[in-house]
Parts: sequence; structure tokens; C-alpha cells
Amino acid sequence: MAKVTLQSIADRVGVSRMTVSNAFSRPDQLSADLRARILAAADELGYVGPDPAARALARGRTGSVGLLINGSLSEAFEDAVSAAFLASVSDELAGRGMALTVMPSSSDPAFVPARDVAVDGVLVYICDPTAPDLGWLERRNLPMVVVDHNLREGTASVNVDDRGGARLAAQHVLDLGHRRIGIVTLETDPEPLNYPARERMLGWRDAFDPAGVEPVVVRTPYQPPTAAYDAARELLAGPDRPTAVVCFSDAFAFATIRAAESLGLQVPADVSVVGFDDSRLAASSRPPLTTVRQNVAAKGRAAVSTIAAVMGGGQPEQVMLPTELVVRESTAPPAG
Amino acid sequence: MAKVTLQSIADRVGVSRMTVSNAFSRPDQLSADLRARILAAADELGYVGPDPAARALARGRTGSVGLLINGSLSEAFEDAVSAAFLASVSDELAGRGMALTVMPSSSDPAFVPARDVAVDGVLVYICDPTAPDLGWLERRNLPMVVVDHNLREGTASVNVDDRGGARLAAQHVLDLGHRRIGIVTLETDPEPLNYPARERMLGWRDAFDPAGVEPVVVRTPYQPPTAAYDAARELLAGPDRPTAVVCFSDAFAFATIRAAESLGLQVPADVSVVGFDDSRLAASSRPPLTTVRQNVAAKGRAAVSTIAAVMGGGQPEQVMLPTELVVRESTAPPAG
DNA sequence: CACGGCTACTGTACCGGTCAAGAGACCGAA
DNA sequence: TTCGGTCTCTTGACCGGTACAGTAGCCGTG
Repeated sequence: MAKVTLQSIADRVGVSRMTVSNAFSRPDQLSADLRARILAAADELGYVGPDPAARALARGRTGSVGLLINGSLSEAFEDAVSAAFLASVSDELAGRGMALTVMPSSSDPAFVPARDVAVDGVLVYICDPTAPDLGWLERRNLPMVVVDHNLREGTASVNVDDRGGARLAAQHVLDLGHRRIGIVTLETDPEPLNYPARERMLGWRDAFDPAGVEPVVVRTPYQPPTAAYDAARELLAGPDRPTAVVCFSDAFAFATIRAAESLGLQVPADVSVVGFDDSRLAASSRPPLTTVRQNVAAKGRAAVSTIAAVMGGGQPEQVMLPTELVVRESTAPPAG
Repeated sequence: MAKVTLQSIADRVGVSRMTVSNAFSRPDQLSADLRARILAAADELGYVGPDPAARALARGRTGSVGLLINGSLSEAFEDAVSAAFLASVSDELAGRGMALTVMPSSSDPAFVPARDVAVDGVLVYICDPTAPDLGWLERRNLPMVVVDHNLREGTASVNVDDRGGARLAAQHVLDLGHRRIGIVTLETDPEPLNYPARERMLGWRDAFDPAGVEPVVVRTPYQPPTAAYDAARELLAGPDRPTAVVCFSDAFAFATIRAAESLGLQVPADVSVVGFDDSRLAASSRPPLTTVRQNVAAKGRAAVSTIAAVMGGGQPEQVMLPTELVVRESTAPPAG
């Protein structure tokens, strides 16, 4: 059978193509009676609805928002915190009648999603600010919102108060009386990539420096999953081991706790551990984890409403969401 | 500035629009010299590349594959097993030069992703087979592959051997000598929705029925997260409590273990627990979990290669991936 | 009865590319 | 010289819609 288009339906019913288009896309533009006849004819011919690609071209928008992720997609999906963010984003977009298109950063010059995929706007997440994909997005003049990064003035962004949260965590262990303190944070290579890692480090220092505390810093990549455990073990196995460790994430904190236990140390009796994120497992872990809460779902919602605003022609806002210290049972005053 | 199109570049260089198109999309169709001049002019004019929406219309394909998920997107992203599947799918698609578009099943009749989003093919995942979205996909005649479901003959699908795996799990506890056995499985409401739940139940029965064992079955929804814990507690708190529990998933198994411990029961000394999936946490949990392994990454890869084959005009295949029993330390012979 | 304003529908010009067929130039071989 | 073949580039149709500016008929009003 030949392809069914607006024109075939128009011919069948004896109206103009435009009227058929209106029957589907602007019901108030024609009489209910005619509309019913058109829809009936369309159904009869097996017409599904206006072709999305054609509509996208004619309207100038596609109805879907891109999510630019650079680095491993697996990492993004499998990390609990970023998965929760993605979930929130997709839920929120769905509620606004938009689909989400995942745009991996490409190595193949023949297909660069950031350049070649049709979207109305882009959320930029976990992104190396030097990635060429960002350049494509900008050249395309696509509305964009950067999440967990602060690319530059004038670009909309959604962040959480990483620095403030980290400061609270550091202050908490200081307040408990700790002075020998370790930090397990993310290794970023090359250095300036990870904005939260930078900000959190600044936050920790904001508290430690005035107290005259010089923390021992170990850095570890995300992968492999044992890397953080090994790093923490090394930190805790040395002489003069820290009595408290503040970590870049809850995942690192859990690794640190396991490392401590493997060395026969009790948490928090022998060593206090603080996480970051307040992921779902933090409350139910043993011991329940003291951590810095960020509301990842709110971050997703803010990202969507910000991109919607930018797509709607609004001024690019810079949103900053609060963080909050959640004290549970993985921290205590130092022994002795 | 006016919008830059192929035509403006063509005018500038003094060639036909088609030649400019070729410069971008089929470099072998023109001389290297002219191509360089065209690209230079394009660059000068700030042209980014052929407009994706226009190209999609003209070519008849968009370069992105849809993923139809019905039910909560959050659930899909936050569940470790389905997140791993999504990760594998998106990685694999990226490797083949395609983007992934998440298509939530819509309640808003004005925007139904399954009908209104431009994609070249669709993976159907976690889907209620009665969802109207499926009807839209079929009417659109989109290539599709159903994952973790067996919709009907003639539709391509990717499944794991749920039934065989469940049978192995059940046989394992039988072989250990257990006869009072519980099952913690998924509540599907309405009933026939969840294909893996049905298949696994069949697999358990395949082993229990011939042995004359009548398991005690409790059913629990995914949400809230405490539901499985409560259900397992109820199962284990009753008189004649089971000495072994086989579970629908690792997540349910962990909940069951926690429930057992909350009742003062040791795993596996007092009660053996078997999971399903072999998710990442299974090996490192305490005790390490006996479970049925499915290779979720392979499932993602198979889904992508199958949809690619169908999009390429191939016959719809029905793929079935193997499962395998992984015996760890959460199972032991019954006490006494 | 002329006029303005509504409703319902139509005509035409795009949107920005790709495809398939063709035309001219150049080349080596018969 | 002629012919077929290759390399380049061009021509014209088409992909399947939407935007916008009409137009025709109808109704109420001064």
C-alpha cells in the first residue's frame, strides 16, 4: 500500500490538506463534524498521525531534549546518584510532554550526536568542559543548561552547594574533636575536569584551613570499583592514621568503611567516616552514614524547568540548590 | 543573521546546493579541492552541518532508537538491574552511531511518545503488553524488539532463560535437603503483566512439583522499598517457617536476608536464601548471595544487535540468553 | 442595506535537506 | 576517430508536514 499522508486523507474526504492537518493538530480550527469525518477516514486508511520527522522540520522543534553525557554511559547509569538524576529528569520531561534523548559524546567523526541529533535543547551532564561536543552545541545555538558545572557566565546552570556542604562535613568532624583527618576524593585526570570534586575540596579546606588542620588527601578514580577501597585502605593502614575520613561520595564512604573493617577498625569508634550525596543506601547501611544531603530529584526537576525556560526564550538562570549535613552513626568523637 | 543553509553556502561558493550536500555527506562525490573550499565557506558562514530534522525527513531515518518503558521511569533507572541494561543498550547504540531516545508511556493524549517521537526503531522494555503505546508502535510499523517479554510469534524478542534459571535455583535448595520452602516474588497487578515473574514461577514449580514440595508464596510490589522486607518478615515470622527462600530478584533476596536477621535468624544456618540476577552487590554482600546469573550487559547488546537487524530488514529473531546458578554462601543444608 | 466581525476552510510558500537521473569533461583503448 | 567509462557536478522532484494570509459565507447592527 502507498504511504498515507495528509494529502491522501484530504483527497478521500474532499477537503484541503491543511484542513486535515488542523484536524490533528488544531481541533478548534474546524467544525466538530468535519473533524470526525476526517479522523474516520484517516483511521480507515491506516493513518497513525502526522509524521514526527516532517512535523519537526516544519515546526522547527522536535519535542525532545538531549542529555549530553561524556565519559562512560555505563558509569552514568550504574552510579546510583546519577541514575537518580536521570530518572528525575526523564520523569519531569515526560510530565511536560517531552522525550529524552541520550547523546553520548562521540569518538566517531562521522556521527557526533551533539551535532547530528535533532533536539530542542540540551542538558549537559558529567561533562568535561573541554569536550568538542560542547563546541558543537554552541555552534548550533541550542538552548543548553549545564548541570553540576559552572561553565561560564551567561550559560544557564544547575548546581548544588557542593562547597557549602563539604564545609559542613569538615566542620562536623572538627567539632567532634578530630584533628588527624583524611580525605578520599575523586581523581580527576586531567585535573580541572570535575567541578564538584573541585568545589568540595574547596569546602573542606574552608573548614580545615582556619582550624590549622592539614588533611591527608588520597585520590581515586571511579573505576575499577575496588579503587576506592584500595585507596582508603592505604590511607588507614599508614602510621598516624586519621581518626576521621571525609569522602567525595557515599560510595567512597562505603568503600572506606569496608576498608576500615578489613583492617580491624570499628566505625565510628576507631574512625569516623562522612559521605556525600545521601544516596538511598546511606540511611540503611551499617552503620548508618553521616553524609551531606543533596536532593538529586530536585536537581533533575530544576534542570528540566531551567532548560524549559531557556527554550522558551527566558534569561539563562544559574540555579544553586542547598545541601545539608545529615548526622547519623558513622561519626563520633575520636577515641581516647 | 539569516539562517545558514546549504543554499547560502552554494551561492557563496558558486556551486549547486547538491554539491554542498555532498561535501558534508558524501565526500567521495566531489574533488578534494572543491570540498575544502566548500567547508571553508561553510565554516566562515557559521554553518554547523546539515540540519538533523531536515535530514531525518529527507533520508527517512533519524539515527536514533527509542526505548519504550512503561511504568515509572524512576523505577527503571534506579533499579540496579534495569539500569545496567540501559547502560549496556546506550553504550552499544553509541558504538553503532545511534542515539537513544527514552519514550515514556504517556497518559496525556496530546503527546504520546510512541506515536509522536521520531525514531527508527524501538526497544520495548518492562512493558505491560496491554499498553496502548504498543498499539501505536505497531500502527507506525516501526521495527521493534521486545525485551524480557514474549509478545507473540513474529515479533523479535530478547529474553533470558528465566524459567530454566529458576528451576536451577529451586533444584539447588532441594538438593541441599530443604523441604519447607518459601518464595518471595513480584506481585503483578493485574496478573499477567510481568513475564519474568511468570516464567520464574514456572521454573520453580518445574523443580518443586515433582519433588512434592508445596512452597509458600508471598508476593510483593517493587514499591515502596520496604514492601519486600515486610513480606519476607511475614513469611519468616509464621509458624513452620521455611528453611529456604527463593526470591524473584537479588533485591528481594537482600530484603529477605535483612528480614531474617531482624528476626534473629542466621543466613544460611537458619534459613537459606537464593536471589536472581547476580547483580553487582550479590558477590560482595554478607553473606555472599547464591543467585541465578543473567548477563544483563549481554542482554543489552543482544537487544541492540537484534533491533539493528530488524531495522536492516532482517527476519525478526527470538533470542534467548542462558542463565546459570551461582552458588555462594547464602545457602546451606537445613539445620538439624 | 452596507458594514464589521466571526467561523470555517483553502492556497501558497516554505522547512532544509536527499535521491536518482543526467550532462559535460576528460581519459585510455579499439 | 570514436566509443565507453569514470569523475564531477547539476537538475528537478520529493520527504510530509506547518505557518500565515487570505476568502467565502453568515450573522447582527446602525
